[in-house]
Amino acid sequence: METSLQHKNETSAAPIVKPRILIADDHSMIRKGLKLDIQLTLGYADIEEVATCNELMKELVKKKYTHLILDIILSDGNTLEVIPNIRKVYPDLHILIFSMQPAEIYGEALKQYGINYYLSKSVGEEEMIHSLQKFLQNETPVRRNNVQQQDNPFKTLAPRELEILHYVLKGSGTKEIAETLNLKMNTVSTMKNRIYEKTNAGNIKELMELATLYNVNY
Amino acid sequence: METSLQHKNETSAAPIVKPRILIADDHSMIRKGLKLDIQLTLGYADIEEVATCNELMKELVKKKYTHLILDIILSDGNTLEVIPNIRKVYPDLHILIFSMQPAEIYGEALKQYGINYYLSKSVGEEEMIHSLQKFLQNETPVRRNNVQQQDNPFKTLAPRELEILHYVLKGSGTKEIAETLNLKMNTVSTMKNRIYEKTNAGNIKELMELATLYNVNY
DNA sequence: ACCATTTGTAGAATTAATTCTACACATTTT
DNA sequence: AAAATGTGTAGAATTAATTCTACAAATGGT
Repeated sequence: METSLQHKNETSAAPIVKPRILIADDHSMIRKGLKLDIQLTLGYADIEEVATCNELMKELVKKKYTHLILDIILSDGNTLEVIPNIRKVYPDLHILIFSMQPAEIYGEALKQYGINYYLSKSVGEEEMIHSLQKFLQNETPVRRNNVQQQDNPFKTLAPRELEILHYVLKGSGTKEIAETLNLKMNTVSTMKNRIYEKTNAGNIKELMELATLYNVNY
Repeated sequence: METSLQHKNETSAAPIVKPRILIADDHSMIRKGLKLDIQLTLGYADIEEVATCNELMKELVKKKYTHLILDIILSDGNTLEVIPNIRKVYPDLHILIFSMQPAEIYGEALKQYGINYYLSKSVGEEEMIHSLQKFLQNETPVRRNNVQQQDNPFKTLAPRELEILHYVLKGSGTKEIAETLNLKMNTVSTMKNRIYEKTNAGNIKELMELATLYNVNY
């Protein structure tokens, strides 16, 4: 309940460049909420927002940002697709993934892209504020000892497989997916096969049920 | 960009009871964003929030609310399941569904529950504010000319179509269904086609959602 | 640093599924 | 009762999807 309007690196160990923050999310309410929260509660002022991957790439060249807050699925594609490009051009950008999916699913995949911050949209307000603040202060994220919970079948999926999964769960067909991602149909089929193997699902119904069960909605 | 902090039923035709608003959404950022928006931009003050169906039902008996804003899927269940109960006890409550799903899928179905307001989370900021304001001012939502067609799309399905539907919903493939029912594959395909036409579903995902919605469990 | 796996991608061959058309029979409308 | 529409079924042609194989590049293990 208590909000701290102050901040100005009082406790930060190293001097911090004033963050320039860019938010990419396809829901205006999320963008607005985040922005207000970061402004009013955390006291950072320099915040822009975009809704699509396209806008994201355009905006990134306009201004020198220090922090990105990205949802994974935007209306025109998956941010996983553009992150490698972003990384090439701006290797030092701090990136926080802010998604509906539980961190266990995408967390591992995102490490490959050098992304260490992951915040689930489902966490409560306190934790959210806390995590955002840490991110914006460039604190090293806590690595929780994830030795256990072997069971979630989706966390064994490779990045591209997760991407394909997204479209499969949306109900897209193989051809459609292939066209969207500029792949051959057999490639998509191979991916789908591996997804079914890894998740042990027998058909779309089961795959969807599993996805629901493990909260992999998108 | 321009925000109107005023309001106080200046232009409202009929005198309006001061709205007491309850928001149910499982994402704290959405709740907060909505709340701030309604407070700061629309000027309503009396707003509470809950995250689960359980909390929703508890909160409803605590205070006499006038307006509900509900997401469809919460962590502990589907608000569609509890809406009939709510309706029994509070028939006059104004309910707005605020969801990620496109209105076309759920819109018709919700009319059965006497819910006329549907706002997609994907709409832009202006439209969102506008719709929220209309909802809170109890304006009659625009009725697109629906000639009162009995809206459950599944009851227009012929017997054999329902039979096929059953297997489709189970996740069976065309070939498998054909073998089970001793039909040719093209026959099954034709049936599936007619099912999709009649239900207006675009793919299995949508078909399954619709089936869940209309309680077609077969 | 080496070897084993995993990941991302397809070609070729094959199989599954759809489309378009059609037709007899039932049901509903006028 | 005649006409229009809906239902259950396929054949032929076509398209979508899978399978099986393969291979380079990336990753992981020891």
